[in-house]
Amino acid sequence: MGRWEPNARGRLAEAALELYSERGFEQTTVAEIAKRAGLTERTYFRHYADKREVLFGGSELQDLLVEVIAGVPESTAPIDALAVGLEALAEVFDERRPFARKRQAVIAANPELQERELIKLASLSAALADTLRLRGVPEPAASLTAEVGVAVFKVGFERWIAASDDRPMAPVMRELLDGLKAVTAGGDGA
Amino acid sequence: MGRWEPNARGRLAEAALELYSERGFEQTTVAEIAKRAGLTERTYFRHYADKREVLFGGSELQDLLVEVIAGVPESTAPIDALAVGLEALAEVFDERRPFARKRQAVIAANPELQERELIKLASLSAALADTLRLRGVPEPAASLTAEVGVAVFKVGFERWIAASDDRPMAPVMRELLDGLKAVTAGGDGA
DNA sequence: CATTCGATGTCAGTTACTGACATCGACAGT
DNA sequence: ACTGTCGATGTCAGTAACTGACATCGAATG
Repeated sequence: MGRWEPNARGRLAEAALELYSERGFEQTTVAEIAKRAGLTERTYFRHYADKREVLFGGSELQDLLVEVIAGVPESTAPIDALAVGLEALAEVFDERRPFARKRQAVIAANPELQERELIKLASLSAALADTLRLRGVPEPAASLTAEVGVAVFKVGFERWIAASDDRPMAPVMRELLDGLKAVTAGGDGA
Repeated sequence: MGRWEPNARGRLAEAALELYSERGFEQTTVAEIAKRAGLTERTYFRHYADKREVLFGGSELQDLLVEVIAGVPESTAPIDALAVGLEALAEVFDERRPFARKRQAVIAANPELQERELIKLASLSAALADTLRLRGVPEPAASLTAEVGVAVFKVGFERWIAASDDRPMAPVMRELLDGLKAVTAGGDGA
């Protein structure tokens, strides 16, 4: 144990989400976040590279997706491996729906935060493509599957968050994958 | 005519691309860009909202894509309308390949610029989805087609820029669309 | 008990970005 | 020609994100 309260990083993340929710991202200063977490501004920047990163700290989703897809038999078609991966993500999100809603409301209200979210998704796509290539999927199928997977995730996540009922994420993703197959087959996606 | 040199906005864009290329984005200050354009920092911020936006000023691509897709007969399947749109974009890019390479080199070297590029592509996707919906394409097909279209464009653009030969963009896009169809049909995308 | 070490604090500095106000020259109306 | 309006620019002061250099503290270690 150190001489300080433990989990400074987590305290900063919690303080930031609260303040961003209460006043909005722009109306919050890093100094205020740090103060609420019992720290100084300088210490904030030792834990997070910038004012936005505090909402995007973990890499658990990317790790999970990569792990699950890497575990699927190589004989599985890329699109089916993707489906399994999305299924696994869906479970995790279902467990944290209120948190996801709160966080997404903050992000939706600010373009700078949306930019950061998009680059995180791009990084997810790159990791996914790497994993697929390691499984023997050739280019450009690996990149295409990865990009399309993230595209489906984006649309599905939006719908899952916006749903007034609390429908779980997995069936949403499954339906979208079916819709995608219909669209690329030249149908109207109905 | 005003009392100043014309096209201040264009001069700023040109000066910025030069400086970002020579020294890198971070090592360039807005004051330097303004000075090279014969203006002041304050005036820079009247033309561009921030230091990054100067590389992303136009909306010509989005306008072109929307216009072309809006002009395709409604009986055309969404995926085919998309193909026509990508074809039109390809022509424009082929005409500006050296500029596109220079600009993309700058963007590739800096994550902040990549973030901005990604949100511009997201805006493109949203506009595309709107256009498809206006043409009677239902949800979620409209959103999926739009997201997938941008995904294909991203992969294709990368390959087009990176190609050592100067292969035009249109066939690259066509091959990727075929690869996508194969992947979503459950194949290995070969 | 002295030393090392990691996490934090303090402080000064740069730069992106903004608001308020001044200036200049073109143009329109008289 | 006179004058007032207007749009683009300049000037200046201020805030806040972010960084580098250095100090401090207490815990673990030998």
